[in-house]
Formats: sequence, C-alpha cells, structure tokens
Amino acid sequence: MLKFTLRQLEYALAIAEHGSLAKAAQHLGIAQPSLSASLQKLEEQLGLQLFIRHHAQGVTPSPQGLRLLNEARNLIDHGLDFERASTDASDVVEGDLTIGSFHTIAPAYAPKLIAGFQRAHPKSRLKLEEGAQEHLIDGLRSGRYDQVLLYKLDMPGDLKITELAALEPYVLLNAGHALSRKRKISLHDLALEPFILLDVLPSRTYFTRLFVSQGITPRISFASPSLELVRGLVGQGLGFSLLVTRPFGDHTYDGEKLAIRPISEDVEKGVIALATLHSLRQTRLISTFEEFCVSFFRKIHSGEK
Amino acid sequence: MLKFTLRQLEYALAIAEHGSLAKAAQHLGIAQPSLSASLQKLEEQLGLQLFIRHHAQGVTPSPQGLRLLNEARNLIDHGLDFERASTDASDVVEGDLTIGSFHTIAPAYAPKLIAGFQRAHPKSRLKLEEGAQEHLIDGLRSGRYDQVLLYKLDMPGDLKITELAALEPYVLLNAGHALSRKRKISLHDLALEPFILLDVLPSRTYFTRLFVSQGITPRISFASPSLELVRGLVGQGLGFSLLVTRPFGDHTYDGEKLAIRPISEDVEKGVIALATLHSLRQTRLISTFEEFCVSFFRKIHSGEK
DNA sequence: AAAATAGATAATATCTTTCTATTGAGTAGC
DNA sequence: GCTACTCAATAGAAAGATATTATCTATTTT
Repeated sequence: MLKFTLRQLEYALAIAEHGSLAKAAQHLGIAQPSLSASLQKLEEQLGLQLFIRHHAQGVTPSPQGLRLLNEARNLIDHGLDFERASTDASDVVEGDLTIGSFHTIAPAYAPKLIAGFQRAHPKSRLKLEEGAQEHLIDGLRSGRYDQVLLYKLDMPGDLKITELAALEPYVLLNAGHALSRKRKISLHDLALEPFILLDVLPSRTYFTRLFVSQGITPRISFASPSLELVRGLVGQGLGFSLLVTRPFGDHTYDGEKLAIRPISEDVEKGVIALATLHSLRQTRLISTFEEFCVSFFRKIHSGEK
Repeated sequence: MLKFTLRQLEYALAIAEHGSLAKAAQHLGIAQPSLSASLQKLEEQLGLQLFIRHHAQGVTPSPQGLRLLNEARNLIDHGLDFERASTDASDVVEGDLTIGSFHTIAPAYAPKLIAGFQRAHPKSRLKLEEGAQEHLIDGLRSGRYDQVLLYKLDMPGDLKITELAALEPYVLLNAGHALSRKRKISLHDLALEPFILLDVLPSRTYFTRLFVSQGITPRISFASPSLELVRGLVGQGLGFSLLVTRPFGDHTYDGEKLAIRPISEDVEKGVIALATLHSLRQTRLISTFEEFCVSFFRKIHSGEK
C-alpha cells in the first residue's frame, strides 16, 4: 500500500508553484487549513519536510523537497497520461478493438468491413479472429472479444444482439446438375438428393431445421466444417448443399463451376448479427463499430431480398 | 484533479491478479464488499468497464480493462519508485558527525545550529571543534572533520563548497569615536586611523584586501587572533577594526560600548560556507547536515542584504 | 435438488477530508 | 518601538469516503 495519495502530490505541487499555502488553496478552490493539513500529513507520511515555512512570507521547498517535487511532477504527469488513456478508451474513437467472426462470415465481409472502418477511424486498430459460434460466445464472456459477428441462431440471453442482415439461404449445385436448370428449387426436390452439409454450429442445426420445417429428412452424404470443402464436393457432383453466405464467384478452388439457386419455399432466413455482452458497458469505440456495421450491411444488401 | 486514486488502481490490480474479488479482498486484508465498491467506483470514474463478472466464478479483465490494467501497473510501479526515493531521502539520520568551525563563526552560529540539528535528528551526535582556516582544511583532508564551517576565501580546489550566507563587513568603533556619528563610514576616512586587525587567516588577508581594493594602505596598530581581544582594544579607544561576524550585543567583555557602522563603499562580502572534500562520498548524515545548514542560514539571514 | 461459490446490495461504523473561526509568529510601516 | 498586516497552524464541527457485517441473488457443482 502506497504511503501517499495522488491528491496530496497535486496539492504539494500547487504549493510549490504558488510559493504559498494561501494562494495555492485559492487556486485549488479549497480552504487554506485543508492544504495545511494535507501537506503536514504528506510530510509525515513521507517522513521528510518538503517545504520550509517562512513566517508571513509563504513557503519555499526544502532541498530534499525540491528533489521530491520533481519526482512528484513526473508521477502526476504519468497519472494524467493514464487518465487520458482511459478516457480515450471510452470516449474517443481510437484504440484496439478485437472482433470475433464466424468462420463463414469472415472471408465474405470482414475485409471490406475492416478496411472501411479503418479508413473512417484511422486511430483505431481492429483485430479479427475467426471461430465457431461456441468459441465466439465464450470469447465474449471471457473478455477475449469486444464484439462478435455471427449468425443469430440459438442466442443465449446474456448477449446483446444487433441484427445486420437477413440472408436468404440458397441451394448450391454442380453446374451440370439436372436441377440447375430450374430458376428456383424446392426443398422437396432435394429430399432424396445427397446433401453435403456444412457441419458447424449453428449452421448445421439451421440447415437441418430448414428441411424439418418442410417435414423432410435430408439424406446427408457428407458433412464437413469447411465451406470450401463443401463447395469442392458439390463441384465434384457428389451432391448439393445449402448455404447462406455467398463467396464471390461461382467456381470452386479446383475450378469446377457451381450453380446457385434460390429456394422456392419461404424459409427462415440466416440473420447475421453483431453480439456483445449485455453486462459489458459500451465504449465509444464499440458502439461506433456497431453503427458502422449496421450501415455497412444496409448498403451491401440494400438491393437483395 | 485526477479522476482516480492510487488505492483504486492497487485494488484493481489485485483483482486482476487473483481473478476474483473475494480472493483479492482476502489478500488485501479488507472485506469483499469494500473491493466491490471500490471497483465499481473506479469503473464509473474512468467511464469504462474493467472486468467482466462471471457469476460464481470470479472476474476476468475486459479487453479495454486489460489495456488499462497494464498502464495501471506502470503507474503503480512509478509510485513505488517515488516512495523509494522519498524514504531514501528521509533514511534515518543517525551516527556521529564532526564539524569544524572557524573561530569567529562558531560562537555566533554553532550553538543554535547544533541544537536545532540535534532536535531534528535526535539519533545523530554532533561534535564541534574550532580552528583556523588552515587547521580546518587540514582536518578535512585528514579525516578529522566531516564538514567545516568557514569563510569562503582562498578555497583550495579539492573542497566542495556550499555557500550559506554573504555578510557585509562592518566598521567597529568605540562608541565615543568621532566617526561613530556617521551613519556609514568610508574606508578612506579610516586610512589614517589606527587599525586593530583580527589576525587570523583568512580574515587578515580579507580585511587588508578591502583596503587595497580602495588603494589604501591601512595603519595597523595592533594585530590579534582573538576576536574578543580586538573588540576590547577597540572598546578602549585604541583604534577601529573591520569585522564580519556579529556577536550579539554591542559591549565588550569589559563593558565598553561599541559602535557598529556599515562601510559606505561597495566591498567584497564575507561568505560563510560549508565545505567538504570533493573526494569524500556524501553520507546521508552529511548531506542532511548540509541541507540543514542551508535552510538554517536562509532563515536567519533572509532579511539581510 | 441441495450445497457451495462469488459478486452485489443494504445498513452502519469509522476514518479522512474539508470547512469556518481563531490563534500565533514574524514582517513592515509609521 | 508600537501597530497593522500577512500567512501558516490549530481547534472543533460537518461532510465525504471507506470500511465492516449481514444478507441476497445468480450460477456452478455434486
């Protein structure tokens, strides 16, 4: 436990500056005896005399006092720096922000999002980590992430959700697939087709729920947590898939052509959302990022239904 | 005025360290609710949330909290440095100190100086010896004296000098002397008067130099190394003297009244100084005594020119 | 479902800080 | 050499900050 308080040092510095308790007290907006008491206590606690009292003509620092007051000035400046750092963290849009993003969302949106935000707020530094839903939510709770970008599916109650976009799920087919000739594809048409499932939570439950909502039990032929693997398998003609996020282009990594078709039924959409902890107080940076995301997604998906 | 206290930061750091208010409180030796209150107040004052609360399993720093706690650590360390500096400065002053003092300085200042220092530092023991300049300097060099109090005149280079006071030399006359009716006395008026010289080094050279600087060769009638003898001779009307140190009162030992008059010319002052050897490492006790002398003389001679 | 853990809240006590009013020591002016 | 002034120190009361104990609530563990 430190022997002195920052306030005592501030007072001592003011006394040194004005050369008089009375003047310093006036400046500080406190009564002279308060200063007198504060100084005496500080001197007692530090075990040395900081000022020499000159009757009827103020005080001057003692030789040791002079040395200590110098140090005190440094310490107070350090304190001011600290305070600045803390208010910056809450008021000004600058500082570090760590965002978690769901695997499949990250590559599609994060680059533009990050670049755009960085441009708008050059003093901020965004860090992005990808992860599965569980990982993201744990990360929020443990303080690893300030905010996470995920699909609004099975959201625990302690998260504060901001919806960013509602995306239509779509059917992904090999370009040569018979069904690809249709403009829209019914889930019922897919019931007997081999389903290549993107096997990550919450996508897995979401896609199976789509079928279940239509009373269908899909024939899952493959399940993979990798979006590109799923696309590749579809490209190889091993089945169809259902997806929400749309990577740019309709070719797989190995060059196969894919077909993207809307679902003809009216199904639950995939809602991309930004989540924080309810229990975490919003800083300026956090709410700014949130607002930025909202307008970013509004811009991007204004044309889509 | 800073928004936070060092104590709050210390508490916050302890919380971070233990990952739990309860454990931290135990460690700090305070009750858990006190910590809870302190943390809440700090968070409110800084305007941001430092920790995320996990029900039934402690707390973890938020991303911003982590950043701030780092800064806080630095600040507290700085505070500890400051405290160390201050306790070093006040380190118990104890031990023996032997001071040498020039003959004429000793009786005028030493008693109060010694008494005051003894009072301020009861664990120290001061010893005082009087002597002529040569004797004092030899004593310093030979380790007989830690410090000596003397007139700064013809100082060898191996001494570290701290000036304590600059005193005006004055003319000492028998109270009935014709010149004593003047407010100020010119050295030229004294040229033909019998000069009773205080004959110790460096006083002797100093006083003759005063005349020489005015192009005068004084008529030395008597020369004595004893201050009181000089005063007595002046009191007997055998001539005038020049002196620097002012014994209290204006009577001689044998009851004659003396007159003290300033010199009208602007002459070299007699500078009282404290000297140590450059080569001698300053102990705590020595520098404390030095600081004490500085402030002592500042107090005493603050009004004099 | 019950016990245990950990933070928040409430009510109260204690310690600090601040205030006003006064005293005291020392300087400066007549 | 007296008187008025300046400034710090002290005393006592009020306000504010920190502490304490006891209790409560939410959540995890058994």
